[in-house]
Amino acid sequence: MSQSKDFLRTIVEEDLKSGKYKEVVTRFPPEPNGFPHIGHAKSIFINFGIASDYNGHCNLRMDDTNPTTEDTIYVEALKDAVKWLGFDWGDAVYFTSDYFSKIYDYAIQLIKMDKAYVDSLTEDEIREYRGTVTESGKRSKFAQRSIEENLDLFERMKKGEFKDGEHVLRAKIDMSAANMKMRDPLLYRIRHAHHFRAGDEWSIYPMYDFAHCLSDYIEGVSHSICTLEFENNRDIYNWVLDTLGLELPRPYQHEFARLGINYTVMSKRKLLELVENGQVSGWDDPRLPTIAGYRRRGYTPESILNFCDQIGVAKANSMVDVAQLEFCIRDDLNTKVPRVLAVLDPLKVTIENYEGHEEIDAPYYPHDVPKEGSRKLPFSKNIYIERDDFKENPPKGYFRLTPEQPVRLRHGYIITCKEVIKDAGGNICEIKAEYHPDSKSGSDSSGIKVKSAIQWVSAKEAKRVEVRLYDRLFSCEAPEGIQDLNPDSLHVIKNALIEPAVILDKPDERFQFERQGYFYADPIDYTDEKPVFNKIVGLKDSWGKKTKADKPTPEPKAQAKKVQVDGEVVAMTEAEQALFNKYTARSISIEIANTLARDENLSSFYEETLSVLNSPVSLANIVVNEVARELKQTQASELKFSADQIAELVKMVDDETISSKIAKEVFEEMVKSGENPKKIVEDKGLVQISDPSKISPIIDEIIAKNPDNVAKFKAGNTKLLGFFVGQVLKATGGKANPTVVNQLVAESLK
RNA sequence: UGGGGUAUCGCCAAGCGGUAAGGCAGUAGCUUUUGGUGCUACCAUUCGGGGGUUCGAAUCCCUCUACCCCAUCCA
Repeated sequence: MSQSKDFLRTIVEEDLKSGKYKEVVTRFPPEPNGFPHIGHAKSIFINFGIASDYNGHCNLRMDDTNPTTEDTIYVEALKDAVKWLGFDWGDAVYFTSDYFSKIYDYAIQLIKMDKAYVDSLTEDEIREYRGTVTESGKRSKFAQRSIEENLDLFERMKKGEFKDGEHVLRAKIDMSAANMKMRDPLLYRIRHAHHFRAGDEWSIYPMYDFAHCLSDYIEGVSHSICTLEFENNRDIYNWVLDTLGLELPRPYQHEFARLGINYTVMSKRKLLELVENGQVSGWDDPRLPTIAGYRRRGYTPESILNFCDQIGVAKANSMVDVAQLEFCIRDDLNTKVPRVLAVLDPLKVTIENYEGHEEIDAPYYPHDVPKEGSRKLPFSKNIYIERDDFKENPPKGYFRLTPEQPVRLRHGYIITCKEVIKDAGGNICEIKAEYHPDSKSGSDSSGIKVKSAIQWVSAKEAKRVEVRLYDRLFSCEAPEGIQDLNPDSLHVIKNALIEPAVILDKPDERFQFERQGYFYADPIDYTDEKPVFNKIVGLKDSWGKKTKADKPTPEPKAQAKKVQVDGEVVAMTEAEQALFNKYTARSISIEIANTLARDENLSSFYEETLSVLNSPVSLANIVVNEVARELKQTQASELKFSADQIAELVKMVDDETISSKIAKEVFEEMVKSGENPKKIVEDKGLVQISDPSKISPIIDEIIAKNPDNVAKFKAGNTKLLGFFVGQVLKATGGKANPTVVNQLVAESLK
């Protein structure tokens, strides 16, 4: 788990501490209309993770309010995904459809409160009446229906007396709300459709905005965590729960940024499109970011979980680099998986001076993986190596086999190239080589130095396998659609060769094919007769990177710093201008005068303080910088502190009774308690310490405690002055006069 | 254009007035019979821009800019 906690956990902790909830209850509430992807994994990780961190629990709930898109195969996929990731949802999976009758009752209640009405506008009319982001909407004439009529109509909607679209139930909120979502949102629509679970019992179905908050409430959820696009829906969430006057505790919604990964798409719509158009083999295509896809590809749940942990949770929209995910799977598999030898693109090598046959004992794990196990590696005159591991004209820095450079066969002997055989087209088709009998791995006395050891297989014993190599599905970082598909995302090698132990002994399902990557025995297509391996991820390849980078090196790096154009500032009204002039005449800075003049609340508050204390500049500063913050959230009349008190506070700063730092602290206290500043200062003993003889000993102590930083400071890191000042202030509870401290510290450190 | 959000290294991301965490990526070196792993070092004088308040600002105030979400009888 990460060391610093995220904003959600911070909220949860505060709520627990304040006693808002006795227990944390979260939920993972997908709509069963598609296969879950790694974005769902993030949500699962957050919801189940928070629940377990705080000894609460997390419900798995299918949000099945739309019968036309949902299906039971998706609920199975969702359950599989959660289970595979290792989370436990307890006794039962919950379904919103189980709450349909309760939700219906709540709707009745709303109608009876005259907070909901049956609207009979057409779909187009509803849209039209809603208005736009800049124009307010207008309410339907049907909103005036009587409670009785609404009750009657709604019941008949339920009974199925009307056709789809004839009526809807809407909340009566505000058709001119700035938040579009609050313009009388729909609560229920008529849908004569078969529900995969509720069957044909209902002909009306609740909308997300009505069902979700109530389902959360019914289940006793404390923290309803969803993604950012629901921010606007939070107002409805609260409206429904508050209007119904539900008993506390009730849930609150919190939003985080959904996961984006480059070179892939994450929206259900786009994923579905790929599946339906046959661009991929199915929801579990190993190139897809679905859980089923990663699973089939060979990713482990641990790697996905670790990825979710590494990327964190925040509210900033972001696009995570796939490299982060790839790191997680490599990191996990590195310590778990046996290493074997496989040749994907075979080149025949005949070792002319070797006769007979032998079996080399080779460990499955490298020296740095503390696991036991080994297998026999058959060796003979005829072997295959990777075509890439021989170069007739090697580039600089090439470590593998060349006509001049010998190479070691991993776990075996060193060989030297004697002759290169080519076909009619000039392609290399065979290498004639010699081996060095005294160079066997583990008992090498040949004294030959090689630069690398390469994988190989014995021709006779090697098994033929199919290997599927996957590349990113899309060729650009932020793909829009199928036009961005990478045409080479799948490369199938039908005749790769692998050492026999992998097939015969089956030491694992996942392997590292040495020097190539991690591979997974395909869980569906693999048979003993026709083994199939999926490439999970390649090894980090600093050589491949280097050779690739060597070609297109020149890259225009220096890009000019973007100039930012400033927008136009709204002009002041005449009255504001007059005020502004008055303020600047009192030698208030332009900036402060400007904000003061433009804000009526601030200026009137300021005038009030000024009538008590004649200190125009200090007062203006504190009003604009501190009081403004409070005035933003609270009406002037409801502020706990008064203009008089602010004046009093400023007076103490002006005559140096307290420092401005302390003034802020006192102000915070005034905001909370409305206590008199003088009294706060007295009660807490906040009077400023300016006497050097009292401060110096503290400075000496701090300096003695931080020899490293003293050295750094003396070496020229002048920023550290602030560190020492901070420490001294901390030691005195903020009471030391910072100006004096600054001087004294600077002197002491000289 | 109204409302709601968000901006800290190439990519994530801590930080909540007193020394700019960490991970990924990258670079260099050491180790290595995987050009893997491991280890070491380097990698933000600066936090979207500009002002202001303060002894001191990524953090507080003002302002501008950019991006995301909202006008489905989807969720």
